[in-house]
Amino acid sequence: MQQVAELAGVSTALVSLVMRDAPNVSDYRRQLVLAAADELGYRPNVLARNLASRRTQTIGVVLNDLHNPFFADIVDGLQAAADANDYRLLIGNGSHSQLGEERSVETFLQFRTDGLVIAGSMQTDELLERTSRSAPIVIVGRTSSSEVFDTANTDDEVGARLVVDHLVALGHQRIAHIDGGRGAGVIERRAGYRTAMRAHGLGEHIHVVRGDFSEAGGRKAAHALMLHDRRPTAIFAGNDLSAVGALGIVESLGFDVPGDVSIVGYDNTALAAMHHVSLTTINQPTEELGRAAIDLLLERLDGNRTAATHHVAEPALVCRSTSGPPPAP
Amino acid sequence: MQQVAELAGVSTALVSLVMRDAPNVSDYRRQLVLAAADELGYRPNVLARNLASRRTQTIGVVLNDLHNPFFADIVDGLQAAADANDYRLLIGNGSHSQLGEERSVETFLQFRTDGLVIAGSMQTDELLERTSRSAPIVIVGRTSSSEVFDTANTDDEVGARLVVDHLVALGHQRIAHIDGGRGAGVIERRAGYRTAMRAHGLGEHIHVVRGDFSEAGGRKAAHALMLHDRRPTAIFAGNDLSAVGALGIVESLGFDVPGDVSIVGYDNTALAAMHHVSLTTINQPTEELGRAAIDLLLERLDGNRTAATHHVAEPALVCRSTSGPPPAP
DNA sequence: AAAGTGTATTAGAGCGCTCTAATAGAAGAG
DNA sequence: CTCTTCTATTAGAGCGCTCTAATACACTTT
Repeated sequence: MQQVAELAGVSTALVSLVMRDAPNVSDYRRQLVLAAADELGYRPNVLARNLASRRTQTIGVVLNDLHNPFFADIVDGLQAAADANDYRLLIGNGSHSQLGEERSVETFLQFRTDGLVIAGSMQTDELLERTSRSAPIVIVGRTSSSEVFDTANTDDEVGARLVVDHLVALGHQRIAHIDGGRGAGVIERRAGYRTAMRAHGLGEHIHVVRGDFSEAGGRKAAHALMLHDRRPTAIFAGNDLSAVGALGIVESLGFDVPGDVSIVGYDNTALAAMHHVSLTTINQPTEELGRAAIDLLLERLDGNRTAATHHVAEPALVCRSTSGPPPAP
Repeated sequence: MQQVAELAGVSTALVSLVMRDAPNVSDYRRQLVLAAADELGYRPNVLARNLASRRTQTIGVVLNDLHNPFFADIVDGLQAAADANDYRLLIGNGSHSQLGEERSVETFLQFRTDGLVIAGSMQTDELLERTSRSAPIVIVGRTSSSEVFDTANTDDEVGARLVVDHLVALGHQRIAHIDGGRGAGVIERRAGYRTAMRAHGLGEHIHVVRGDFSEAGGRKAAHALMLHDRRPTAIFAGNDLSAVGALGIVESLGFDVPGDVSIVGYDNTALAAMHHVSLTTINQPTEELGRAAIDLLLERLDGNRTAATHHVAEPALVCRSTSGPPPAP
């Protein structure tokens, strides 16, 4: 920076102003500085800048699982909103585990990103509240009634109810649910499933098996379900990834979908839309969620709000070809 | 840091040593410092640390397309190798575009990550060589004969040849290729396809249509191919994503796969392995590539090497159910 | 002409660490 | 008992920026 200042014949402070696009710099000097910077191949050191200004203009995004296309969709929404507000995004890999998530969060905190978006968090509210003492955070895809941090998610209970209603309307009674283990949104989806089943007088048919929001998990759970003595006529998988896993094993066991079994997913990812898969699923408005998350963060960063806000979006059923009437008895 | 030093009754330098796990610190003082740090909730500021030490212990990873599961696989390999060497990973989103990639790279350079891994780069060698003047970079999934930066990739020409050999062995002659536009590895795969076609005396049947390594691109290209007057009996898509897109449109046009048309992809992602898809494809050893990329970077960082090295892995055919003999004439 | 207003520029004190060189103290060698 | 040689600790000078306060200068306004 000093070299640039010397070459341009100005002070380092002026170079700083030019590099930051500050107002009140004469055009003449600005050109001088830019020319000098170009000649020397000078690039501002963000570390130093951030250290001095105590801001990074960067938002850290922790993704639970890079293999789940749902999170790629979320990033699209976040990226658009961040671009529009002149923030940059850095992504951390949660590695589908709590430890991986913690490590990513810690990295971002140490790098002093201005805020944090955690998509599909597996942490407890308590831990997240602790984190939010260090930097504003927004949790995406997971409900919370925390009065400390913000959230942006769809109403998963409603989403689960939509699935059950749809299957019941088709005539199903034995509807099983593969949950997402310790994943985000699991509790609400499961609760929604249970409530809806009871509301339809199907309490005795409630059947939940454990999954983990992965394809392998869905495969394993569906395998168990299909070998069960009272095999279900419909399976509601906790997300598309596990639904696809379930779909695979169910068909290779010789069953027809939806002839013998209907399968419904959740998230409406590209996976579900694939011609070969054509999965009935629940749509989450990922772009809205991404935009909401960034907005919530910016409100905090601009000091416009301190009370926790919970943005809740509406889920919607997307009917494709993996659901149909149950087989005749 | 000063507060911690005061509370522990030592100098800030000692606090620094403890926080870095430096040797030659007495156990007694170490405990004092750690206790004080804990009590004050002190967390070292990585920005300041990096500014002072001129190292970040962080590697930036730029991914061409978060929606392509191939890159999630690559990250798995990178993450494992980084963990093993006490480096952390930060991911940038290339947004499937050259501009997005450039922006991500710029962010990492400004953050002064120790090195950069660019997976699926869309830049020219010249630009990359320029980048590598600022920090060591490794390009994954794209060949280069650059004498400046390192690469880790599979031999795509061989991979493409494996595909053509396989299809020819099944009896196909009219084998078309959907390429990846400006994506990584496109040139080699296309060249491999051409060379292999000619080697089998099928030069007149060479037919390349443009894709972009996306599902939508594959769909569009395959649609054009199937409406062509001399419709191919086999399609070699540049990657799994476009193969899946091709698969979808081909079947919805009423053709049977592989009865009427065989389709082969590239990358052997989870997508291809899905029961419903069961795509014949070429495997890339992603874990090997990730590990190689990190190793190459570390050699540079440790100053053990300055000459460019190109790690080339072997591709392998994975035969599934989308390829079979051509229809009888 | 004096005072006031606004714009353009700069000096210099941090930001929170690391790292070199210096120093103190303990242990061993002669 | 002095001289080395370690090990443990510390003072203080940066790292490359930003930001506050001060200054210089050109216009207005009274």
